[in-house]
Amino acid sequence: MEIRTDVYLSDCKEQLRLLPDDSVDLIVTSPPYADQRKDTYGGIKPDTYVEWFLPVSEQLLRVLKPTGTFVLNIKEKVVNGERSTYVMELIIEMRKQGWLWTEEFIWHKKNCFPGKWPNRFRDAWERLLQFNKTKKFKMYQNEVMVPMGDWAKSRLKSLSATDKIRDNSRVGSGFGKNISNWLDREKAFPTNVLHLPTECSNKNHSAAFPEELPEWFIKLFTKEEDVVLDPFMGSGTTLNVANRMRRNSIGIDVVPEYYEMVKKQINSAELCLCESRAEYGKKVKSKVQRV
Amino acid sequence: MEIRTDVYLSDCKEQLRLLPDDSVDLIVTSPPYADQRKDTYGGIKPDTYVEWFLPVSEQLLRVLKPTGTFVLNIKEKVVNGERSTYVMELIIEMRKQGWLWTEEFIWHKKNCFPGKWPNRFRDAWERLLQFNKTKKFKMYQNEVMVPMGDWAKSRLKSLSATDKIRDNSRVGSGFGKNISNWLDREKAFPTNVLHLPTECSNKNHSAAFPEELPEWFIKLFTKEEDVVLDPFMGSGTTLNVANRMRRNSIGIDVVPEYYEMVKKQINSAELCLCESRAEYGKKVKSKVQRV
DNA sequence: GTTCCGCATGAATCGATAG
DNA sequence: ACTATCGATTCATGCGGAA
Repeated sequence: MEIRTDVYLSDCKEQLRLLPDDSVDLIVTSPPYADQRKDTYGGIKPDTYVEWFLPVSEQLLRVLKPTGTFVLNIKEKVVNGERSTYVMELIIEMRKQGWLWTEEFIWHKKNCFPGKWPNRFRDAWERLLQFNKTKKFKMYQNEVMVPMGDWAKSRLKSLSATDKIRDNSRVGSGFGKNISNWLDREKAFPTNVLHLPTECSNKNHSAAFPEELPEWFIKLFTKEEDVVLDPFMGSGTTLNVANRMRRNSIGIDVVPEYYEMVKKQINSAELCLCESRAEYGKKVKSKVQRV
Repeated sequence: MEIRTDVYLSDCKEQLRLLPDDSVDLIVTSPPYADQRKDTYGGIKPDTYVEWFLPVSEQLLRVLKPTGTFVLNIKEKVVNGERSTYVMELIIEMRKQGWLWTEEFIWHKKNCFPGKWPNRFRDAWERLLQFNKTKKFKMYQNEVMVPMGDWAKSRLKSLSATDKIRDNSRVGSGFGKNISNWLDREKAFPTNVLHLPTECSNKNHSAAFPEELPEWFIKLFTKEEDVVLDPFMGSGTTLNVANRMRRNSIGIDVVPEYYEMVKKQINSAELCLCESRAEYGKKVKSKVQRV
């Protein structure tokens, strides 16, 4: 079956209205952060950020399949020496819209921006908020397993009986029971902390996230021929990865330069469609690191 | 000057009223999480957590010095497949009380316990919310510097031309400024992500945090003979560390067993007061790791 | 072909200065 | 007084050229 990549030059709030209900398996996006990227997106003020975003999330809720997932990459900026609360407010308001706030992943940025200030350290992390429409969303956990480091093996082997009992009681029912199962495993499930460097090289986009980020979530929440949507596609990282991984994708951006750039990439990618399906795995090698 | 450690068996909401205004330099605490540890604290329900905590934070705001800092270790639990929003709501309500939400540190729990659920991965991080009373709080950044990454070795052999240019770009100020800043530097400032293992030693407290956690914040926000407060002291980790680091400390807990345990530890520590001040550094060695 | 090494740059933030 | 602009600060990464 052929894999489609649809790209639109439009305000996503409007363009999304044209998509049918319950038609998208995964939304991965990184909207412009408040007051950032003024030159391209006009810079949304922190105090109007929530009202700016809610009409978009309302449409996203409509187009997402009941089994689908929405991953929102965002981080609040510092205003007047304080972290802004618009992300907190956004989570609360999106729940009122009907979203379920399932989880918050952490993107630990090892090579965060340098700088020194008297009252704070460098900001080395961003939020990856997972929202769902229902509790019965699809999750393919086996697709993102990571090699178990030696430290983990040794730690697990050295667990004492009392360790097991205490940790079991700490967390509740049936948590410590499965420990012995883990001792033989070569691979482990990851945690909700992702270690990835930011993309520094020139993508003609100041805020492109590393390919490993959408890749990880695409593996985790979709299978081949599913539909991936990025309503703020920017330089098109999400779409490119989705395309390589044989997922259909839809991208929207209001900036003509990004639209043209992504168009060009997609066209050249389609010329290479002779590549066998099995090949993509070699190119999309995971760099998510275990620490 | 003698270092004091005051321990109270009491509900902290009441006991805090007896402390004078503007008398504490640092508050580090990990309150009972919502609906967990029912046996010991009676289990606060997630939907009443905010109203339960606000009277406490109101008193904390009163007793904290204007230059002081409040570090709150907290993580929302999963209720009905969703992350609860009480931490979000708490941040918003505490700001209404007059707190400044300065920063959110991430405690990345390196060796978090294995486990498997169908719809989520292991939770490997917790929030460390930094609140302040004013923007002019004290922060001793040099106390928590970490070794630089390996890249520095090669980089510092020869400074690049652009580095010199960028350093010299300031108009009219001293020629060459501080190239030596780089040459002498073996340490870098940390970020707002802390990599610490979870506590494994046998504390009789169900949610003891590792000593490195309060230690890091005590180094960062206080100096010797300052006052550290933990209104939910539990097994007394914060107090023990403060004591060793020659900070005065105040601990409160409503559970008699914890009170007795901490009392005993403090007494035996005081018997060792003959130890020279210079010695404590050897015992309180940092384990905060660089990744 | 590897490995090594130099180099630009990035969703930043603060404080001072200017309008 | 309140907002807008600007300079200074700083570290890990990936790329490309060189050995």
